[in-house]
Amino acid sequence: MITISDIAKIAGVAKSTVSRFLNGGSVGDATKKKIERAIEETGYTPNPFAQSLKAKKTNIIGTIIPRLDSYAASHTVIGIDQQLKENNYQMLISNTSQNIEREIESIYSFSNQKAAGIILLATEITPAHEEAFEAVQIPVILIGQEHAHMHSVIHDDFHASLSMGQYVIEKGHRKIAYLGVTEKDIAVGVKRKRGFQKALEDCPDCEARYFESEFNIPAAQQAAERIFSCNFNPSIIVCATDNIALGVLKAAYQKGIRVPAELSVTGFGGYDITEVIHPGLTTAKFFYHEAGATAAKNMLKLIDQEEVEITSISKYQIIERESVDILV
Amino acid sequence: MITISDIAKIAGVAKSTVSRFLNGGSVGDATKKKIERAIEETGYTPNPFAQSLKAKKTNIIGTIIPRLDSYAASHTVIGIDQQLKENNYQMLISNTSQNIEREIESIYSFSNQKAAGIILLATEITPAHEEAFEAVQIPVILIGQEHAHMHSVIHDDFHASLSMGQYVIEKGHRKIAYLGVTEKDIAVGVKRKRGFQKALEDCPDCEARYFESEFNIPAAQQAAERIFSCNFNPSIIVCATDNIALGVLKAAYQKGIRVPAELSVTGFGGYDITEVIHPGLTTAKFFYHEAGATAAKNMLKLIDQEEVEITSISKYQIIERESVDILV
DNA sequence: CTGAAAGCGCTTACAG
DNA sequence: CTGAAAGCGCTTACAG
Repeated sequence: MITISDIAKIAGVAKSTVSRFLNGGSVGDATKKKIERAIEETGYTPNPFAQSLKAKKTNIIGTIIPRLDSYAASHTVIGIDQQLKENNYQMLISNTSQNIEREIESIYSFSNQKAAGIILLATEITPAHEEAFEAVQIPVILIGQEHAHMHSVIHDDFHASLSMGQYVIEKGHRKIAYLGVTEKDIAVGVKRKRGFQKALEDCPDCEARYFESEFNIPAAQQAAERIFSCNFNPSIIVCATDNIALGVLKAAYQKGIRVPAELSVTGFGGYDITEVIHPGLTTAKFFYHEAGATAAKNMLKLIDQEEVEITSISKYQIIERESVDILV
Repeated sequence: MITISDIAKIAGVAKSTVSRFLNGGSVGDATKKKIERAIEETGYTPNPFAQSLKAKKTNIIGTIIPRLDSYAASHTVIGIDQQLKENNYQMLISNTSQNIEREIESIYSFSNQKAAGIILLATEITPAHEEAFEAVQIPVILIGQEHAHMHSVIHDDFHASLSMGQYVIEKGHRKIAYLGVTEKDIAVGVKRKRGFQKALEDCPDCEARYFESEFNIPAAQQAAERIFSCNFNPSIIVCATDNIALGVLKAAYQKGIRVPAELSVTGFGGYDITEVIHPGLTTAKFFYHEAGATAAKNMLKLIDQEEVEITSISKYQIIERESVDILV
């Protein structure tokens, strides 16, 4: 194990000079050469623990995610990671397995590890979250959920859903089932529903019914079966996520309902798989990678005490595929 | 910021006593009480940098992954993470974006951060890898690829593929296309092919042809088109991964080839999506989560200087769904 | 069982 | 531009 003292000795200078060299301070040309040689020779690399202990700060950004095995989460994380890497920051992941308590713990734990900031892929912000963020006093960015006092990067759930609603109406659908999720989730549960409802306002002869599912595919299948058997007979099911749409598609196949001839389906997300399946799923694509990168950029600004808008809105794109029948 | 000295002062004891208390050393009952109270009062938690600086070791396990947006990778990582967490170790992820050089860098970087061990989700082990692992001198576990001198956890590629071959033959298929990947990838490219070939040995009237694809879906689509247009007309395409199978399915749909009536398809992996699509994909399921957990367990043993078998083999399971036609 | 002291590898004023 | 010294928060022999 070779330390800064070794380098100092080899180069024939003081430790403080080596440290200054390492941290970009002013060092004479001759000494610079000597130090460079010594470092080269030995392959020296500073001990990050000693650095952090003194400097009382790190280049670590803690990222808290509810789950790792989701398209949205993994692509967001990749976006964060890339951006951070480019700026010589390091991302540390805490996977909480959708356990809110673990989320809170992770906030304190990152703070304890002297993380320079925390990025939270948010589902629900509870008072305990607010309290924790208040307590740790380090920059925080939320992804996916808006908040009155905290910085966030969100997807444009409302407008994406408004556009999707308009698209569906434009294609001639009038009996529409909306399959959403709990309103505890503001972004997915509330805003997507509101956007859809807004679109309906301009369609007096539309008839819509609202149903609720969990996020996972089996739950969505069951929800679809409830819709099938409630004698509403919609021409389309607008689903609040791609996964829910996948569950609906599966339920339809199992019941022998042809998509889109007998039933149309749409999703939200733009997961890769929606393009691969048959029929391709019409969906509102969000840009997870980009949103992650934006969050990372904003975080670095926050760390540098720069101004950052409280809410950054990421864009969306309606992707037309084959799962929506054209009735007009 | 409250330190061990503060606790010592408040409790009226020496720092070393507090340290001993913290590390489970022998401390008198009365002092124990006082220290506990002081810690409680202040919410003290030790500075991990100072700890690591002194102790010269950490509870960090570095995990190097080629990509994060893959079913296999994310589930393996989740398995590692859970197991590590249970044992008070922390997982640090390095996502290399399939860049071999970054893999090598990550090895050195983890070593520099004093990681207690490194787990590598391996695709190809180059001499540079071997050199790096030699140099850093910390426990290493490979996942997914076997190695003569390094510890690894692998999937049972050979037997899974043998079983899959036998299954396909048993269902009456005789003209079989095998769509594999580069032999640089020993596990996927070589072993799965060998297992399949082994199964064929017991089928004298079988006719097999071998094709090659990349891992991604568009490449698999193109490969499928090559197979379609080479007038071999197999009754089945055995694909080396689920993703490749997905690409083949997509190509078949686009050409109007019905699955499984006109063409059967199988995969390897057991990704969740293979169950959701229609027809469901017959595949050899691997247990990524479990393999990750096994790797983590083995790593902890290695750290504790316990014996660990050089190669741990994870199991597999053939999952029958609808994508294989029964010809007998 | 407990404490004083040294030291881990670095950085940061402070002099010169 | 350069160096000596103090100190970051902890742990670890060593005495007692």
